[in-house]
Amino acid sequence: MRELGSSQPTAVELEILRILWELGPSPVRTVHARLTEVKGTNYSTTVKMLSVMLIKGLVKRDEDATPQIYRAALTRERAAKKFLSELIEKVYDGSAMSLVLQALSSGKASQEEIEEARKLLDEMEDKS
Amino acid sequence: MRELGSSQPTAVELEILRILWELGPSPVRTVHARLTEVKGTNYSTTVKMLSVMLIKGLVKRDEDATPQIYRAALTRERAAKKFLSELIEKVYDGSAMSLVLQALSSGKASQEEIEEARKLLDEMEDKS
DNA sequence: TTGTCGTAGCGAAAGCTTTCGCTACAATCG
DNA sequence: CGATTGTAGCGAAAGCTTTCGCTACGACAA
Repeated sequence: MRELGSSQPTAVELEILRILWELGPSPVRTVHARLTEVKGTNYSTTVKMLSVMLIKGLVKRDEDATPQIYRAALTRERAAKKFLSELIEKVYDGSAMSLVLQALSSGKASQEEIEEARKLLDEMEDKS
Repeated sequence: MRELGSSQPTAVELEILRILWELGPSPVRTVHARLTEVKGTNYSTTVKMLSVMLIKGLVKRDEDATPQIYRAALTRERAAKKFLSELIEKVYDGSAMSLVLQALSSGKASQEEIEEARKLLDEMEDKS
């Protein structure tokens, strides 16, 4: 038995979650429209994926509405945090900062983002 | 046909990569010893996983040595970068900085690490 | 009412990952 | 030299994910 909420979304599941994060709670038809743009899969497939994800606890739905409305069970932020912890744990052996350094050195960032990061660093320094 | 080098490691594959990163190039027996500590799987399984990973290009091996020596095809750093790009792409919708902010706000960091990050920010600012 | 359309669900096929049993061969020991 | 031990490989089973065909049902128009 899988522990509740512990199941990592697979690739397709993640795509569906992204769609739900972007669009907000939506009926299958809408999710499918997005999904099929990229994947070209059948409507049935989308229904099935959502029902599997419902069982896994990755999405919830409003049964009363017609058509039924699905929404992500996790916010994007929570999911991101989870993935990040896992990434840090599994690949960076628990050192969050080495990931940060790598992200900073590899990515582009706007002036405002840099400022924001700097403030955060200041705050962290104050606390320690 | 899968594009060369594009296959993301699965959970078990990642565990094996971690072992190789930690121990350096190693014979199957050694990898297996570590793997079985956690997973309790058969020696054959480890051999098979490594041979699958060899085909996928996730590991390489020295055929001449007896026993054959396996090593990760990617450094931990490269793999980490790849995972990170994917995380940023798939979950943070391409905004590296929002990931950084989250990592910074959730984790602990040493004084030196904070300094290092600050320097990086300065450099980025200079370039833009 | 009856036919059509959108929605929902089930079961099974297809495909990938993970596992192991069985076989074979090389090296080492007595 | 056997006999035993360690190493490598193959094929197939087991298990999970992803896909779809077929069915059913409610809503709505003719």
